Amino acid sequence: MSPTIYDVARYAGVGVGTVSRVLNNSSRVSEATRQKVLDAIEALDYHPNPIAQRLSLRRTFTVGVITPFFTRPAFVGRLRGVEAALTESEYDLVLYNVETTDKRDACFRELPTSQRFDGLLIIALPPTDEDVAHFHQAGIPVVLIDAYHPALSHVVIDDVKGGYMATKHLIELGHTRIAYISDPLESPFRFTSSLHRYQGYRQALDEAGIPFRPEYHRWAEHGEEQARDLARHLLDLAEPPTAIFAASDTQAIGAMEAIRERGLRVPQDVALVGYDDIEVSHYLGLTTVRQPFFETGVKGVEVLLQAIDYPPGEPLHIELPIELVCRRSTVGGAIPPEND
Amino acid sequence: MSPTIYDVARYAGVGVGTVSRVLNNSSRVSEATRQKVLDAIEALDYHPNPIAQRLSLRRTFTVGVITPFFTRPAFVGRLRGVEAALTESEYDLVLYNVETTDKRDACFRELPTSQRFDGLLIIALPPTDEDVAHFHQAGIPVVLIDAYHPALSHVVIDDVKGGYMATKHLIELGHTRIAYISDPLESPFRFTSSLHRYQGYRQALDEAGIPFRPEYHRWAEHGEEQARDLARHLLDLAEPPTAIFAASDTQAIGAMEAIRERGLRVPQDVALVGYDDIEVSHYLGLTTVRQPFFETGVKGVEVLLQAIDYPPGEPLHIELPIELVCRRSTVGGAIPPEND
DNA sequence: TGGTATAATGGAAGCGGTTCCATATGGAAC
DNA sequence: GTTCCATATGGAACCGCTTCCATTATACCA
Repeated sequence: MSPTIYDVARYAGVGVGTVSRVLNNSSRVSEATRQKVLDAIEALDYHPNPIAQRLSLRRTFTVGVITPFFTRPAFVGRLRGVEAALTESEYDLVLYNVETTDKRDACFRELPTSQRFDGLLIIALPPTDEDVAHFHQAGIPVVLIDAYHPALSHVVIDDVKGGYMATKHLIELGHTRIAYISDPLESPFRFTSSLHRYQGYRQALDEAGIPFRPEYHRWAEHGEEQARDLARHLLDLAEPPTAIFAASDTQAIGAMEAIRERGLRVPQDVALVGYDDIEVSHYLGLTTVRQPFFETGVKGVEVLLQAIDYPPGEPLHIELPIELVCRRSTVGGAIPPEND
Repeated sequence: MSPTIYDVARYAGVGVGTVSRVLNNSSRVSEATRQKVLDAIEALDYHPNPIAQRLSLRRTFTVGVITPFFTRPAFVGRLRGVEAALTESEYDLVLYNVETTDKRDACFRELPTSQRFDGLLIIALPPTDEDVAHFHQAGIPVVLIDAYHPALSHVVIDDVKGGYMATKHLIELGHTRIAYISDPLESPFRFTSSLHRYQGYRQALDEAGIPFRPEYHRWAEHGEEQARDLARHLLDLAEPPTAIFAASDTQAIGAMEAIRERGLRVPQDVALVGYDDIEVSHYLGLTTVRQPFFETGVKGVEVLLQAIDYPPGEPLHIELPIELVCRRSTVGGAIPPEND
């Protein structure tokens, strides 16, 4: 059995209150007794029981993190920031990976009222009004990362702007036949990124007076392979696009494969822009819209921990900057197989 | 304030013991009172406080999971299995991502004695004897996934065999100039996979009477880009290899890039075998040694939960099967850019 | 009818902390 | 020498459960 605070108190010849005070280096304790207690702790190799602390303090010191498909770079990247920030704090991170809407709904329903968390962090999964009402009723702070709801604090990027930036970049390079490939604009998970980037894409086209061609927008389930197929269809069009904007780098890489298959060159024959700036993008020379995954996760934790200690009157809206990163897939030399 | 068991007891007109019995549907409770209690629970929207349960039961119902670089497919894949299995259980999963040896050492030192976990799951990070002594002293069950220590239960694959299988496959295809690219065989994280696969590689060469050429083994930090550089060096040799075995699919993909750059064909000019069978490998037509990431994670959880309830006398050694998956990078048609 | 085994139930004690309150101590002020 | 206050300290009560033990109610049998 591990020693308890009573063992320490007895060993040090003091009361448990005093030991507790030393542990929380609070209130005044005389230097002499403090040292006696510290010696006892050392001698007994005492570690306070966090469960008992949590019960007594009525705080769980635990944050629940709900993320979809955490194998995908965009999600695991944010999770990495969340983990790093939480490790710096005194909070534990309990992880939930959501790969079905059933599990998402179960998480949304059960976790807030489970009394296991001081706060909840939700990545990329927008809750319904009903969900949010449930969160509020449970009285638990919830922060969204890369998702939006008017009544919840959230840390986001401006995907409309990102789509706009990517498309505008292609337009400025002289392209007018610009395709967009993405996830379905509406999905059971209610992911919004593909839709918002689409809106930015449309906006940039409109602004440049380029008519939108429905056949230039293709979508499929997320994935490199699916994107490759989409790109193949685009290249098979009677009038194929000269540029493709993909809603994620993963999909851009799929498109790149399709372009290569055809023996076409990037960017000379088809220019390519992705989104996310995942690790391999730098190395593939992929022009992309960089979003700060890690920082988004860190910021989400900051907002949540702040909300736990000082509930904000109004939900916070935090937007992190994105950045167009120009690489070989739109400007400069060709990329493999033609590069040197 | 959330209602407590006392509120439920009062509302139902019974004692707290009875409510507790209903909650744990244990001991005999008359059908009538059970119903009264259930009604009260319903009416008050009562949820038992798990912290109080944990304190009373002196179990945390929490498992700590320590994984290195959880953005890498091999680790996140196992973590996914761990998460899925833990979700099925009544245990929470508290995550620690290790990207420095300092953090690893801090986790190994502090988590076992923190009294926060009923068990610890460690992915791919072999502990030292000293670490293990510390675990035992703390009296906490620890299960290793994809790592080995004689005194700890572990779930592994046979990497020596995997390296052997991959190499033998290339030998059977007639190759004799077979290179191996990998992480450094020794790393501060003490990862063993590159080393074991190397041993299998050497074994297969020996068995076939093919002399080992030191210049055919190159290593660098893990990563696609680093592997591409390694492969470039190999291809620059006076007598370049006709086949490359990479210690991971990520590295094989890097090698594939290097081969393409040179305008060489896979597999005609250079055959390629990877390891892991990550998601894109299927799609890239990469021959590889498949290891069951998800299942490994699930199994690790099973072993740990079992060990928590019934400490095994001897540590369990569990080995999951691996499988050579033959694809276009060694057999059959060429792969991009030459494929159709 | 009384005795006894059995089922159902209430409630105190305990899990291991924190914190409030009461008390002890020592010195300063008068 | 007494009073008073600040500081240090001990310990009970409490956080919200589980469980053991004692008690009561019920049923069965002789």
